[in-house]
Amino acid sequence: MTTTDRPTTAKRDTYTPETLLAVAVSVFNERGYDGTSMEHLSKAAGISKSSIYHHVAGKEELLRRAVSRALDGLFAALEEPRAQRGRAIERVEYVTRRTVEVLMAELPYVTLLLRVRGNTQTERWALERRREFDQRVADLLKAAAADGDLRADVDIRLATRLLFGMINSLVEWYRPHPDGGAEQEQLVDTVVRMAFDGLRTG
Amino acid sequence: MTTTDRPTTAKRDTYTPETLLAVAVSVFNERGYDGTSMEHLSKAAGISKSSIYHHVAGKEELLRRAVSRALDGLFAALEEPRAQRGRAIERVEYVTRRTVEVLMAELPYVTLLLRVRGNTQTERWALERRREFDQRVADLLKAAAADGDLRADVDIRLATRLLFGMINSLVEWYRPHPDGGAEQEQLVDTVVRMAFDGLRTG
DNA sequence: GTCTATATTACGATAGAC
DNA sequence: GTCTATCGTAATATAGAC
Repeated sequence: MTTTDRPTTAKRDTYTPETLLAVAVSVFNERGYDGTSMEHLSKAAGISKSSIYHHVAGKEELLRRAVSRALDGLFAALEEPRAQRGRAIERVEYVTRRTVEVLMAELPYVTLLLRVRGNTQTERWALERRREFDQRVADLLKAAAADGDLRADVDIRLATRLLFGMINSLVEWYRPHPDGGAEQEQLVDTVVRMAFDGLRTG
Repeated sequence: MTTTDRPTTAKRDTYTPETLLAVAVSVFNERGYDGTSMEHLSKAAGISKSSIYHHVAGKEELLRRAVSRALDGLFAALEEPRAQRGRAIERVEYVTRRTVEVLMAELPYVTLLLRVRGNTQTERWALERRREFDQRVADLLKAAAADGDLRADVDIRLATRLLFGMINSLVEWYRPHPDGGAEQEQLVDTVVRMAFDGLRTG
């Protein structure tokens, strides 16, 4: 069950870039990326600073891995079949739902992504990809508006921003419960309902 | 018109804690508080690092002054007469409107407040006062729900969080235009409408 | 009020032993 | 893979001249 009883290579109970990442992201989210030193990470991981450099090239690589994971999840939602065909309003609603689900499933990684400021190259790259994602959703909303399925008195760009503002704010307080699957789905329902009962025609 | 032609004390065109604060907050918001060094502030203000220490005790005092200003504005909204009397749903709507207006009027200060993490004493104090404000609004929503003016299928605590999530997300993209008063009011209208058309009964 | 110079500490990252 | 020791840099803050 653990990593110790593997078939061929008797893997030891040590850090991999993956497991170290989980620790690092947790600290990044608590203290902020810039507010986290390698010393902080070292303490949290229970190994020395220099040992961290054995697994990853440095602090920025940890950030890159984390935001990549978040972005991969979000873009995957856009690529799903149900986000590709059907009426635009239904595609928007589906992408909204899946975005919230990805946010919940990859909470620490998405949290970090949403707090990136742009001081390093990695952060600027992350911001660019985020804008790309937002634009794709904005295009979907635009199509739904063209179909007459969105109320006409709200600017599409503004509606997109408020929609994302509401969704993204979940990272500020949502904490997953063990075996809280039903609870999670109910939360997703509420978010989608709150968003679209204020957006949809009729 | 400028500070040079004052009646008694011929004030020189130099920094005060107030004017220096505006510069500092701007940099804090661009780079993040932890990502901003006194050197950054020095360059942005056009004076040396040590000159900054002549005006303020240090970096943290600038943060304290900034978040205080934001919090003062927000709490003032709760103290206004229209937030004190009348039907709860109307008080909620008024406070929502005023909160958005304060956010716009004090944008850089509120932005900084909303990004505080809790690494220093000042930050923890700010987080505590923010929670206090959120609680006051949540109480208003609770009263409105007791009056039957909010839809019953949404948890009050969740609704409060989503409402603030939407409002607070404005700091991520809203930028005031000179003489854009009408535009601002239209934005406030949209935010309030989007929030309550998804919340209000009927 | 502003400056240069500097004290002191913290940071990211590396060297090299085990 | 992990450690201790350390390098070079950048950080906050102070001293003291003008």
